[in-house]
Amino acid sequence: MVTNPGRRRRATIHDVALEAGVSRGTVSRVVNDEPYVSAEARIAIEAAIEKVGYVPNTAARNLVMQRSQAIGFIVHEPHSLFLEDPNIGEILLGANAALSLADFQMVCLIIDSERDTDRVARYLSGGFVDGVIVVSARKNDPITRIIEKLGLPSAFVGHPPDLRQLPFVGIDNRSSARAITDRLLATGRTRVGMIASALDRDSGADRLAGFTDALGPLFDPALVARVPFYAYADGVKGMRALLAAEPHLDGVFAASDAVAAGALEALREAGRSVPGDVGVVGFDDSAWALRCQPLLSTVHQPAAGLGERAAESVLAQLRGEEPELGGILLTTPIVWRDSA
Amino acid sequence: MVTNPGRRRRATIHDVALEAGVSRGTVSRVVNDEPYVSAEARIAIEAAIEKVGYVPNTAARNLVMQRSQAIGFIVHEPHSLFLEDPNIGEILLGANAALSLADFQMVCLIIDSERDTDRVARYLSGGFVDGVIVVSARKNDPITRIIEKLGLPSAFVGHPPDLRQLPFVGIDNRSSARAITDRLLATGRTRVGMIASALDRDSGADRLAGFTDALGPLFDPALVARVPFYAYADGVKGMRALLAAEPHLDGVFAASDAVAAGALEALREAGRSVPGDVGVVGFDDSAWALRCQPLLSTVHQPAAGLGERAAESVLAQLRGEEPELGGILLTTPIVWRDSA
DNA sequence: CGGTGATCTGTGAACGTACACAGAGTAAGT
DNA sequence: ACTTACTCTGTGTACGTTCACAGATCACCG
Repeated sequence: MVTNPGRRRRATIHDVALEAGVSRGTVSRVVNDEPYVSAEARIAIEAAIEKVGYVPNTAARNLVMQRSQAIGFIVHEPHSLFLEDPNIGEILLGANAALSLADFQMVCLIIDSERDTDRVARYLSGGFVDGVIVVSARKNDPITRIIEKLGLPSAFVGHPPDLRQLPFVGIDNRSSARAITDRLLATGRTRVGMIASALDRDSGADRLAGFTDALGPLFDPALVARVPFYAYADGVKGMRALLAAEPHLDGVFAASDAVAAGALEALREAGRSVPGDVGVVGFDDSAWALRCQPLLSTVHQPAAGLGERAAESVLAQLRGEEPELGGILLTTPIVWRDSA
Repeated sequence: MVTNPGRRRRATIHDVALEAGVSRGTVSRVVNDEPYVSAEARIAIEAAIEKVGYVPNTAARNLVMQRSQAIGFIVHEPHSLFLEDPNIGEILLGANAALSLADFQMVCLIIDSERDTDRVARYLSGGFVDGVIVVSARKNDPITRIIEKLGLPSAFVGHPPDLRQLPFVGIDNRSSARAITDRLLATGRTRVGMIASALDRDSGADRLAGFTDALGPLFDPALVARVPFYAYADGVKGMRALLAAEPHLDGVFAASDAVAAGALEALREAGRSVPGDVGVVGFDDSAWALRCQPLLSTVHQPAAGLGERAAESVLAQLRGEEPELGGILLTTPIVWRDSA
């Protein structure tokens, strides 16, 4: 094997000590920002670090510190993942940003099959990560059980899994729905309806509750169309039902952007102009919002923020802090565009 | 600090040796599948491993082996990333799958600013990764230079960066464009145009070249609308221009699915039916394709495959194999749906 | 029967770091 | 002058693994 000039030996703490004329211990103290180092020694060491190009060896540090300096990022079902929920990519990015700021490494763990579940379970038990961020956990998830058993610092993003008391971060669907409905009402609309989706899930039910809150005494149950899913087709159907129930409707809150897109289609079909005749607002600020004609006013899901906060929560637990009970709810800015 | 029962000390190679009544060395040989160990000892050790729940300590192994067992996954510009190019998520997933199969860990490195560039450069020089996969490298990218200087095993996915001779994996835009255009012509269309995007990039220029190839003598420069980006809005504009230039157009090849979606909007606006009056095909097979009405016929980008192959290329280089010159081009199946 | 090779095993280094401890020096209070 | 406290520094050890080396045992052959 020829000596590769580009791959010369990395500088160690020893080289720095030699260069600065001090001992390993003192260098270690400077590197880890500990007290009890003379100003003189400190600057000499910092110069030496710069000169020899010293970067601490993670493996050696992890070995002696008994931790991995890594956080697992667990997601389920890669296939439907980026279609169903384009937010996951942003959650990942947000978490990664917070983690690398704290000098932690993110490790993506994808669960796609039974075999993957076992692999990840072993991985977690093996101490390869100091904590985990879990996205879209299922009910009765074996991974959740393992995390609980190991007492691994963790944060769940999205809907809290099962009933267990584990830290999670999400958004306040109810106040967000209330806020955008308020905003819609402020444009002078008087007959406002809602296309309510997924009422069997927290998110769906809460969005309807927020809508009800905002309307107060004006709330009319006849102006709520109930549809099963957050999808485009549901929006078309819901909007048709709403128009049939109340032809003079002048505002609609759709439970998601996809639903709103469907609603726009139905409105166009019925010859209504948007936002002239009817104001439409959605929820998610997904790619749909920008695809609609006119551009959709909606509630922004702070996906990157969710990842960031989840990471921070795990980091805080690692520092020994108690996780916040009941989870963390993020605020959701309203994005006002052209559809209302 | 109270002793946490869930966090008991991990079993080491020593515990296994004790349990099996042999020495560390022999256990190490079994774990690493090396020869020169008696069948008797092997089964005793395997039983002991199972019993004490031994998992090798990566940090210790990495320390002595002088490598990190990690591969960097470098991407630029997170913001526009998941909007402009939904494939990146799948590339990531594909690479991760191949890497974890080989027991390598993927480390996501996001470059979003000048500061990030420095951080990543330091990270690479620090020996934290044994190789890198780079997505969407820019021209004259400082990261590319550092990778070259360090002689770090690497694979670029997508467009080959600059002129340098570095291993890359991508798709053959030209033949793919040619293939789908051929297919469109085979449906009996006689006046076929193209909305050509991003002609300053290889991908854009190659797709136009492929279109020209397919048309041969039928090619009419007047039937090419040139737009700056691969986006929806560009599709709307391009289609309007095309219709103005040739009202009797009966086929369109859009340079991306987003552009095709925009084109569909403009066609609907002009009262043309799809695929009745005009056949439309796109490129990418992204989420857009399934959102369109009618469902879009398009060229499938094997995104996961790109990530997988890039990972395999890096792994092969780590094994000492020479990287393939000129890069690897993946085949791109055509997905025939309803829009043509 | 001695030599040679193959097979198997145990042991003593490393790898690069953090941490505990000991010790030296200084300053202030008794 | 003697404690006491505080600041600063160097050294030895441990973390869990791999690797090189040295033995041990055995079979085979001249």
